[in-house]
Amino acid sequence: MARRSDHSREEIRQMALNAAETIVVAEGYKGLSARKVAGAIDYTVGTLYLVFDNLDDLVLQVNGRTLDALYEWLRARRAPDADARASLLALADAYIAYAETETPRWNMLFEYITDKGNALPDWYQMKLSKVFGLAEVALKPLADHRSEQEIQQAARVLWASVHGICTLRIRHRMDLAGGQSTGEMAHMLVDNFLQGFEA
Amino acid sequence: MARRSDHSREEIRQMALNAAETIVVAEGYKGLSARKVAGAIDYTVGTLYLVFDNLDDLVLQVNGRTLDALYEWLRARRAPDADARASLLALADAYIAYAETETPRWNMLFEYITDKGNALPDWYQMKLSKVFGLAEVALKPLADHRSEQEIQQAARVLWASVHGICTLRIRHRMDLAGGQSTGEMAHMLVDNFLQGFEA
DNA sequence: AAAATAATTGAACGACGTTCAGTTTGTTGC
DNA sequence: GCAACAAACTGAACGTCGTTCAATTATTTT
Repeated sequence: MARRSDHSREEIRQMALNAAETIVVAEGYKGLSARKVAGAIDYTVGTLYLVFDNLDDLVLQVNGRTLDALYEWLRARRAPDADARASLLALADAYIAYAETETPRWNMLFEYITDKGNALPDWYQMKLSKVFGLAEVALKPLADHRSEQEIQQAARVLWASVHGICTLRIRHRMDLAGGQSTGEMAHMLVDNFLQGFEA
Repeated sequence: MARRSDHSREEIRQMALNAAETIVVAEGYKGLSARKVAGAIDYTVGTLYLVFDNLDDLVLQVNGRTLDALYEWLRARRAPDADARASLLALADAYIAYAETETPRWNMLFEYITDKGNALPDWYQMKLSKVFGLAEVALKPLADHRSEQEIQQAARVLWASVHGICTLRIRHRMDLAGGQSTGEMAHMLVDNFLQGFEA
């Protein structure tokens, strides 16, 4: 049954992305396959390749959605009216909570590795920047005497650091040091970093 | 030609690990396959499964070697006689240099993800602890008034943070904020954190 | 109604991880 | 020296994978 036109190209795209998300949540990154996605939306593999360049492209699109979801999750949980310290701690906690709640989706954000030297597309970088931006906004009140650039740098350093703690913990590369939870480690980081940054 | 006894089981194991490393360096994690490893050591796939449980097991063994190599790399480059700050900066720089020099091997350390909830084996955790230990030793002179546990926690937080910066940069998840290099970001982190930690 | 066009299929390709019946070799007991 | 046994090793087989593309079918256009 060719040209069913039951669904537009864009509809198929969205259906495929939904199906892919469901599969990743249920079976993890490795459980994802073109045939499974196609089957889940009642199309064949061939059709998938009309809509996506390849599986990596599909994964990248799912990741794009995940970044959007992450941004909304963080925005809903930040404490914009608190002081910088509390605000950044809220962000860190929210990030960790997202990673722990949506582990398969969050994992996929970093399991997808570009070929050596090939950067991610611009639209993807912008989504990333949007997430980083939340930390910049939170950090600003603490240091409005500093340059825009310094704040951006510090925000990214902080963000990457929280991410590092989070990723090593979730992937079992760092056992609980003295019973300290992931959140407590992140707090230790933010507290000490800010104390230095304020000085 | 069965039971060639040209090589002992352990020899085959080492040959396979060597071959796997070569393949990973040349073609990356995704380029690794059982057939390629077997071919490279002039055995067949079947033999590989006498020596390793499965490909994940082989990858884990390679990662174990990588952790050993990383430890030696860091040990050779640390500045044990410098003050804590300089010592930790040297470690951070060395870690970043390793990741940038041995990117495929280093990447594989984190691309291998255990099934949900399954921790890594004890021998692997010990190798990880050994690496973390370098940071603990470097940090100790700065805070010998603090408890052993506090130092361990702080060292791990610092390490994970440097790792986070490193991984986001190498995987293109964080563009150069205002032209700041990976090393400069790590320095910013260490400097500010230590200032807070000392206080 | 025929021709042109677009959408969709599904078989095909080579490669993958993993298994295991079968073959070959070394070792042991006579 | 020879049979019997055990260990080492093979390679074909299974099901799955990403990806391609000639063939088929449905819609539009003429």
